Amino acid sequence: MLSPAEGTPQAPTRVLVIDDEPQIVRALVINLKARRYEVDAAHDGATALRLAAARHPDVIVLDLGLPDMDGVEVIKGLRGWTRVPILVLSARHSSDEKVEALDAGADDYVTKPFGMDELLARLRAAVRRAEPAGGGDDEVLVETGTFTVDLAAKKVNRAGKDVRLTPTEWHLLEVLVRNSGRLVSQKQLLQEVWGPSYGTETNYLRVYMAQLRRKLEADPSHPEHFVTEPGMGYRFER
Amino acid sequence: MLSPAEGTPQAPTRVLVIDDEPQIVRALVINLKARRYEVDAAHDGATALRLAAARHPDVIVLDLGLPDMDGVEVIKGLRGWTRVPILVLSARHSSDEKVEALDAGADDYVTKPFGMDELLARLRAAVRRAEPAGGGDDEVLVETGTFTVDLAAKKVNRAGKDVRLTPTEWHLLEVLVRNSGRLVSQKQLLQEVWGPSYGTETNYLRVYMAQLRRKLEADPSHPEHFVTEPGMGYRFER
DNA sequence: TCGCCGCGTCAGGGTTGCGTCAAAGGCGCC
DNA sequence: GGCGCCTTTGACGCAACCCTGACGCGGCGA
Repeated sequence: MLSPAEGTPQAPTRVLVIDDEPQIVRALVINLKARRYEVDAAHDGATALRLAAARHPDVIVLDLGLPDMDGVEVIKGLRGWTRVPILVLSARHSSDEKVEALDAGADDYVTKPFGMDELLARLRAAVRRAEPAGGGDDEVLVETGTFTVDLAAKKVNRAGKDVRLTPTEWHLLEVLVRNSGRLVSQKQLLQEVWGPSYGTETNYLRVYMAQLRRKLEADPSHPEHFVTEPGMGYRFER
Repeated sequence: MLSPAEGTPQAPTRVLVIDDEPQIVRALVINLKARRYEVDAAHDGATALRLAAARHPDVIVLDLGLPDMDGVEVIKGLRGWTRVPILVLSARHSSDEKVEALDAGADDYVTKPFGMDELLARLRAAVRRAEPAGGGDDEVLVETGTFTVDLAAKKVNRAGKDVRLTPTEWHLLEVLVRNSGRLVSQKQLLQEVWGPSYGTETNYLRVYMAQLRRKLEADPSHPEHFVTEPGMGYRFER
């Protein structure tokens, strides 16, 4: 696993490294950048707090032994306004110190010397669990002049009232809306809604498209949003 | 800090301990119970997965060396349906093993022998960050015209009197309320309430939804808040 | 101008899914 | 060991949904 995020392309993960030992910072920066993280670095607590506020990192790696302030104070300073994951580095193996840092708000505690593989794995774990629970709740609200589709809640609202759709109606609507503005062929619609073994039963489409128009179009006989492309398919226009 | 939660009174934190060494289980159970955690224990992976589904712990402590299955498989089995924090215990110090467990979905990795103070601190950290982001859009109190749900206290009040719910009823209500306004599919409800191996037993839903409506709706035969979306799922509307 | 094809509309019938009730099984508690 | 509550399971009636066939209309080509 090279990149911090697998699968869908997305904004790179931003890491803030806080340590006063140049060689450690260098090693971390090199390893992180090689894995496509964006990295900022700070050598003291004051800079760290400023950078955290300015750059809004997705995860923070914090060495407790800083020249200007106590590491725990840095944690508390961060926790006052953010829940960003904090991964603590420390040369101290003492149990008390670990407990203090963790209870102050740190998410993990790694003692030096540490293995780079392990640190990176802990970093991935910290970033992963900070991700929002929902898979992709992007663009869930689609509005037209006469109605609104909420893809996440599976709701359609028209003139302040929720419209009741049957499962098949909703499924068809969902496919069309997710391809908003694009032409969707009859075959594709049939296969997505009725299953891969369908493809020619265009009468299904005619019936259900009529139901959608009757429930959602201002004038069902002159559809504005569910447009027929004769011989090809249908298109949803907002 | 004796109790796991400071400040507001709330439901106790539930921990699932998975280890095949009796003395470790005993030590953990004693220490956790002394700190007001609710503790379940399992000695093998199969029991662990079953208990996790049945009891819905707030955090899991998992020893990788189990008699019946690989610890990483247990992690994957859990991650298939839940994001509950998993704290891994292991006698193996190897970096590869740590990386594998963390990338499989573990939240933390502690090598044996471990200090009890440190383990408890890591446990607190895991539970803390799993808590819903305070001040955000999630509310602890959800009110409707006829009743009030207190998600933190696990209580439902109607006309000034607390309504008595069975564990399953409460669990179902909780899933619906946490997705307030959104449609929740029958499969998702079944898996969240009855466990990942369920998904088709919709008769359970029919029975328990009827119980909830009888206890909470003003007119159970004409539900306003627990809405059926035929063929799709159920929706809670306030 | 005629005929054909594709689309929209409507109504009926088979089937599925939901709500309800009742009773048996399981588990913990007294 | 008995009791009570919770969960599970089955049966039944009813409403809603999905499929199907028939018909009318308009556009396009012959």
